[in-house]
Amino acid sequence: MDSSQAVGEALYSLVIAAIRGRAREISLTSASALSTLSRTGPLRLTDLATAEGIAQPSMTTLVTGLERNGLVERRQDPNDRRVVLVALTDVGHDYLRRRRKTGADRFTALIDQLSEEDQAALVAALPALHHLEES
Amino acid sequence: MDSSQAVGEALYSLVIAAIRGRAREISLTSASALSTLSRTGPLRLTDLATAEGIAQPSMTTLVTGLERNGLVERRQDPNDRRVVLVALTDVGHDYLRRRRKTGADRFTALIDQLSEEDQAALVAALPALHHLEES
DNA sequence: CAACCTATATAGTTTGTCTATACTTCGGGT
DNA sequence: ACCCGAAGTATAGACAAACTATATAGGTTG
Repeated sequence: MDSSQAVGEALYSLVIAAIRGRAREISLTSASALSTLSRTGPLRLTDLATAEGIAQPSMTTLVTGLERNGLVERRQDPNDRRVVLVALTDVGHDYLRRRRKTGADRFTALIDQLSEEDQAALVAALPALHHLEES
Repeated sequence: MDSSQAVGEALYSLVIAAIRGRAREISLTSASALSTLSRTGPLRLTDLATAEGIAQPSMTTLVTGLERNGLVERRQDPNDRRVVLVALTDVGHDYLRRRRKTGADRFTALIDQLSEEDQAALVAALPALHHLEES
């Protein structure tokens, strides 16, 4: 059917619009890397680069920056001394939490201005949104 | 109520997830600028910069690049010779159409895999999503 | 154990953004 | 009619974040 196409376009447009107004405190990739580390726990530098879709040397630079800001730390892998494990620090966890809340709040504020009907429809679609995110 | 908070978080997470897998053929700002021009028609360079949230000199550079790729063209304003009007070319229109379709298709493919129930909920939330995007 | 493979780091380049400033053109006040 | 400040765009130079190519350190295997 064609309605999934319509929803796809609507979500894509929403994403583009949301990105346009984004805060540039740290790069999108940095934020996404922190988020990935939060989900998965410590990762090898190369694996993190792959997960974020950037080249390994780029991730080296990025991690160095995050490390300088105290958001992540480099650890050694006891089994393989070539490896650098990148791990969130407590500061990194806090930062991520705050940033996530700020991002969500922008949407929440917009949602609060919608009609009752629109709000109800979004709430009803919550399970679907969660399923989308997981796939 | 708290459900708008939940929806805000869900949408934010979805946006972050969507960005992670984004294509980098042209910059997000370039894509967004093309999209804006498509919605509004030709714009002054400064107005386009404001719409995209970047500084005017940045937009000058960006437009020069898009012009070199044949996606936009600079026109003169007959009423004010200081002004540069930036307009989509036919090639730009085509490019935008393809790009939009690719982006939306990623969502569409995911949506097609959801349950009937989830799909119906998303379709029901379509007006709400459109309203969100406009605000 | 020598050769090759893997994981990370470094060097140099490109792109997209910024601020500061220059150059044209417009419009208003004298 | 003219000048002067304002408005619109372009240029210059700096910085950040990405890339490719390559170097270095450590592991693996025939």
